[in-house]
Amino acid sequence: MTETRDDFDHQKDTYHMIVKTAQQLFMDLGYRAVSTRQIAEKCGLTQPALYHHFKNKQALYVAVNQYTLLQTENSLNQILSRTESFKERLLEISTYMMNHFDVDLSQMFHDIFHELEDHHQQEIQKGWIKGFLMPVIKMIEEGVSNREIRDLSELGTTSTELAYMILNLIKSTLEPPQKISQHESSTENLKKSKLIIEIFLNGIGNGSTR
Amino acid sequence: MTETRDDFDHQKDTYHMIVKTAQQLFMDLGYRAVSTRQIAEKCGLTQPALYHHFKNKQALYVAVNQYTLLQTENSLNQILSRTESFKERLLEISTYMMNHFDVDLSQMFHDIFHELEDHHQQEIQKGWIKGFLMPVIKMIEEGVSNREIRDLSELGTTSTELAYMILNLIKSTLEPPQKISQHESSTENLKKSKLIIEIFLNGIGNGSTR
DNA sequence: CCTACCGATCGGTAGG
DNA sequence: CCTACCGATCGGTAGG
Repeated sequence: MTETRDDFDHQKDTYHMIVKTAQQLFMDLGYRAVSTRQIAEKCGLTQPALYHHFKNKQALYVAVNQYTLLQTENSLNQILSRTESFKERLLEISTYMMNHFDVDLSQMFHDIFHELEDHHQQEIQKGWIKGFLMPVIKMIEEGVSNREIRDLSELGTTSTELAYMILNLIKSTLEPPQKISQHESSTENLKKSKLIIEIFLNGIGNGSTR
Repeated sequence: MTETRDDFDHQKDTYHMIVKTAQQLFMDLGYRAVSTRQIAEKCGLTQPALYHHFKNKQALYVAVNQYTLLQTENSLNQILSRTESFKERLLEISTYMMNHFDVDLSQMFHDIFHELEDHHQQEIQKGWIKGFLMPVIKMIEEGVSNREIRDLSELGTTSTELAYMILNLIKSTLEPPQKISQHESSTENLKKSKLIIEIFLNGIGNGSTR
């Protein structure tokens, strides 16, 4: 009976390994650029073995997304429960995002809307709103009630729209070509996060029009 | 002799048609997702005919990029010569970018760095800096000397870094899912541009820390 | 989880 | 600019 147990655990491990391997490849190179053979080889498997764990390539991509979304949701909610002020929270969220999503969150979204069937799209979009967007929206709304940030109707915007803007700024696609020292990127990310926050809170204008 | 002339013009037309068709397809779907057969069919040609005008798929992609870069550089420089204040210029650049690059500037950059050979990458990157980035950098630096925006060293940043930030914010990858009325998008873009400028100049903070 | 294999599609070439 | 065609690679299946 222990053998059945071991088999079960081993299958779970393989499943998890495939998801993590595919996550890295898909996020680096994009859905189409990654072949099922490439994923299998990195896992030490043959390509048809993948189809024992996943119905097809799309199903694997969906699993990768769900895994990523769950990871992020937990981390962001932890940050929100741990820190208090809008400024501190934004700093932690910003550095978290920069450290965990190297370059290409945008690649992920392009793939979702171009490679997946409708019902998968909607499912993932719901997960994305829950995992990424809602924590940021919540943070903004609490910032408003704390009087840390301006009244949004006065700005002519909503917490949702602002959340998208913040996520976009944090997850910049276009980066200055400086990637020389890859190891200092953690301190670089902190510095960049602080700049983003400063601009988001106070702007770059010299204040004479305000 | 008129026949030679006609042939020449016709070839030029075909070349241009291929570039414009490929531009649309590549920017919508990405480099890998677009097949040479797809491009040819939209042009009313057979696939091997493309190889009369371009050495291979990569060369066509490079031509598409050069065409796009030239278009943009001309438009941005025209805006800079026509308007005066930082605020006005930023508004016009923002709306121009939003109106001309529907969704996927980020897709383009991903493809450039993942699908092209090194020497093509460098060539396009140079063109991109010249066409997109330099106009924005110039605008920022004139904004500083006009005292319209804060001293950059006080902010701990540079005009280049700020230019990247502005372009990222304008060319947001993540958008609220609202694309219901596609025809009002022009006024929507103007509204969104104004919001971006307001936040970029004055921030969302309530000003008590300033 | 493997070997063996499939139909489809891809970028690209030959030759006219 | 066409027809005809190539080798490579893809996602996926059969059968064990």
